[in-house]
Amino acid sequence: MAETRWLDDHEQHAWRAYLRMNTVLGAALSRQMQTESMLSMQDFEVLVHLTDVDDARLRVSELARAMRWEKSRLSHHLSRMEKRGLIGREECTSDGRGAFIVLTPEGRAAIEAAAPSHVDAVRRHFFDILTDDDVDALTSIAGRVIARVEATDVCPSE
Amino acid sequence: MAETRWLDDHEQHAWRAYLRMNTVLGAALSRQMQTESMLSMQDFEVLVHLTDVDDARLRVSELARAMRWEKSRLSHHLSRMEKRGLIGREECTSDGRGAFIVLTPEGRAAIEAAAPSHVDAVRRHFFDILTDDDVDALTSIAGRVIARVEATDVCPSE
DNA sequence: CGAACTTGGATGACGTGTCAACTATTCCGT
DNA sequence: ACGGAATAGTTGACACGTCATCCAAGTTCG
Repeated sequence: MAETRWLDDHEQHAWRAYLRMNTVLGAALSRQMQTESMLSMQDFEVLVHLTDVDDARLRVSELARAMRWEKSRLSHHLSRMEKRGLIGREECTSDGRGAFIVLTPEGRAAIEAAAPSHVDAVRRHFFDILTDDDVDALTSIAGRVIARVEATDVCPSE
Repeated sequence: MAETRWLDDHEQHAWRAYLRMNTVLGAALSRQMQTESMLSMQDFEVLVHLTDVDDARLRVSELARAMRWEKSRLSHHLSRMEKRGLIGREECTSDGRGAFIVLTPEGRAAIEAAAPSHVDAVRRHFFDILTDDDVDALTSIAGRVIARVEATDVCPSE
């Protein structure tokens, strides 16, 4: 193994800026959603994926695949959301092992209340200060990074 | 409050790509550090900040400010790191409330072992596939986002 | 058919993050 | 000097993630 090639000042600065953007933007959006809508970003994600399908009803495994979450993570999170009445579980008649996750009226009300102010926050903190070129550049960068990471790390099927 | 202006397809795609880059890149780097060096990214961050100062010794509050971590988060994390022998705590003679955090030999060994492969991973997954223009664009974007978020959210002093 | 294997999903243990509360000092104004 | 405010740091409760494990229901194949 050759000598390590450390990051130069320029790279160091870029890398720290990127990391910091992630943390502050993520924190701002989480805080906003939590204080204004009493939902975590994870709750929101689950609800988004449920409302995305016609009958607001999905098998746990399909939800996990769509969200790219580990099944165990999803199972834990669904338990917490069920306890709060945001989603419900129903048996699957065709496969005795399976379970359906259904969006409850409370869950639907929660996401409908949360979505507008979330989008506003994303605009305020992100799109409002980016030019079209910025957006394109970022999309391109992200696409390449994602492809690279997924080519390197073993990623189950998809 | 006016009608919500939702994200159009272009924005939607950009936003999802950005989010996904964060998750996959973060996951890849964490996994790499955990499996190759038995450190979490947070452990690494703490160790980096400790080795950054001359005597590898900092007051908890200074460490918290430098890392921009909540004091409670830092306190919890330091307890776990102390249990593993990566850092130690020492009393502060000049201020009876205070505590110094010191880097142990084990801690130093851990970060020296972890740093090279971490930098390699950052290059492989990030800088190797970015042009100079990409890096500049990203740095610029991140700088603006950070400034905007910090201008909006109340941010303690600094 | 029945044993081995796979799959869907839940669970427990533990590391991590946040918030609120708490303790023990130190500081500061009168 | 003394009483209230600020500061340093810890703790506990709870939400969240990951890993390993487990169980029960399906699948495969002799």
